[in-house]
Amino acid sequence: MTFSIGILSRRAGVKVPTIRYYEQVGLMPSPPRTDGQQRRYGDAEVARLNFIRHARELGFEVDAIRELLAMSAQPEESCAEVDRLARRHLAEVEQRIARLISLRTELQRMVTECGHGRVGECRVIQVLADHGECDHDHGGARTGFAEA
Amino acid sequence: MTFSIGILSRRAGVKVPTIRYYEQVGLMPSPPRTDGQQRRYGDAEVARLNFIRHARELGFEVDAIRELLAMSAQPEESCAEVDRLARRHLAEVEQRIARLISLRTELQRMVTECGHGRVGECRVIQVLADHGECDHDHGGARTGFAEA
DNA sequence: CTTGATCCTCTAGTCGCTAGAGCTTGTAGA
DNA sequence: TCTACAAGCTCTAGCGACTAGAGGATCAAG
Repeated sequence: MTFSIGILSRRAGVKVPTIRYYEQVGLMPSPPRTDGQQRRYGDAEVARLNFIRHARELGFEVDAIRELLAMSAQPEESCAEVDRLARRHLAEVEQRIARLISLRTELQRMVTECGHGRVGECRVIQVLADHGECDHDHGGARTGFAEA
Repeated sequence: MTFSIGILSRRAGVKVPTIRYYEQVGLMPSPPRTDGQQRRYGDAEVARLNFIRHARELGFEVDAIRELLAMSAQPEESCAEVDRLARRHLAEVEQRIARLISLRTELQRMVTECGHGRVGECRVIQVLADHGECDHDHGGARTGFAEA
């Protein structure tokens, strides 16, 4: 009926310390404890954790997931807010893609122009040292690098 | 002939605290100081900082930039290493692009399928709650989110 | 000589975890 | 029932690349 954090971890595919972290930041509830202070979970928590994992895999931030969870608990409400959140995230993803594609173009140019000689004549080094040659925008904004 | 960190900041387009951070992590040298402990720089530092900024804008990590700087100080060496670094970085960028494009596809599907009704029938929430419907890989690896 | 912009160091915060120390608890087998 | 020991617990610190702020010193112009 109830199970430990390790079992929950296996059922939802989320590491144990991550679950405790989610509890700390308010994504997961503080579950009941045994007399020895060990956490005990039920099936509802498996579902909730799966939801969180899916959202993280899609790149939603923790703050957004908190909102999504709150909204999904109100099934009678309009889903306009949910939609807005998802669209905003989609727009961010698209921006990152655009940024990365422009980086890729530049990197490709650099490596194809490299004559494989000495560092002194290396195109890669030259471009980095004297970026005036290609001063289109990509200066200052987000690069699109990251993680998860 | 020599100038302050603020001037260097403006000439290279890098914020003052960031320059101090670069010094701390060994990308920039510890420059000579005035009697009052203020840093004094010359033109060589402007060039070096520009190199660093360009490399960061292209998404190179600080460790990679350290190597690139060391190599660019050896103009007689072969640029094979430089080339290798740039190609590796390009490959990473391409991986991130691929990952983000698959996320985009999924997000697009979610938002276009949303009927704009109640949360209870919202496609976005359904997909997050029951990811079994689309269980192709994107589970566990890097998401491609980031920064800079 | 005064003003105030700029400089200094140091600490802590960002995000989403992850790693480790050092200790306690639960459970399965003998 | 006892004993291992896997798994749990809390707490702190670290990742990367900065950014923000406190609290005070210094420099250059007028």
